[in-house]
Amino acid sequence: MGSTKTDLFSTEQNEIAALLKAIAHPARIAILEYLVKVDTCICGDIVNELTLAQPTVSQHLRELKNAGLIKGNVEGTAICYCVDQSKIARIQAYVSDISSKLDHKTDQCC
Amino acid sequence: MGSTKTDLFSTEQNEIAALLKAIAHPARIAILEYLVKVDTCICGDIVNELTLAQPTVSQHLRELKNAGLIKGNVEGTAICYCVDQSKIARIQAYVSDISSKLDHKTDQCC
DNA sequence: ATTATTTATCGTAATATTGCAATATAACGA
DNA sequence: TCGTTATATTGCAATATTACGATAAATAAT
Repeated sequence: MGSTKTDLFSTEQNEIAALLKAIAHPARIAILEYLVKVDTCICGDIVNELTLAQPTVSQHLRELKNAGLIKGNVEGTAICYCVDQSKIARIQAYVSDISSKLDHKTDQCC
Repeated sequence: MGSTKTDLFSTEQNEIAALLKAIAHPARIAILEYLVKVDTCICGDIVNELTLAQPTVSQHLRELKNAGLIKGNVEGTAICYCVDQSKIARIQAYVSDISSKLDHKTDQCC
């Protein structure tokens, strides 16, 4: 037990769950927001932005990278991270789809 | 250790992270999709839809409920669950905001 | 009242996540 | 080459999540 039974669900359900799970942590939310804010890819100061220890930040960055949400380019001694727009768009499309289907719902018992 | 350091982040960051975390599991994705699909609130057959054991489904429902994503009404011996549209809208607004900010990004090094 | 049905809770085992100190790696400049 | 800087990896402790059997609680029907 303990581990998620991914074989019981569709590929799409597992993919969306994995993407959402990668964002579903305040530190990773903060990282994404910072990457969006700076509007440039020269970003070696994410560690300074967060109050977490450097290995912890590095670990969160790796999770975002594994999920495909960010990409990283080695840029001399620093590393340039940026958000992968297509993955964000994928999440947006999914959530918008759910939301619009709820708009058309007729029954409202709750 | 082991627990998330929520005090290092803003209320909004923690709230969004909690909402996303509640959805970020294939079983809970499947539950939400089913609730959206049936377009009615008389839904006591979620357990039959998923292949998971009844206590497991009940636990996932409780997590969705705790996050405020679904509401439940006692309906005789069954319970009528439905999605809370406002919470989905909140997530949609957040993701759309990130997405649109990325659209306006000028620098594209990665 | 008794029984069947439906959902919730408890307890527990297996696994995953979070965070960090210590250490490693990699690239640059003197 | 050596030191400096930036990031990654390892190892580990604390905590959280996932899943389910057993059981409880609540209501409906007989």
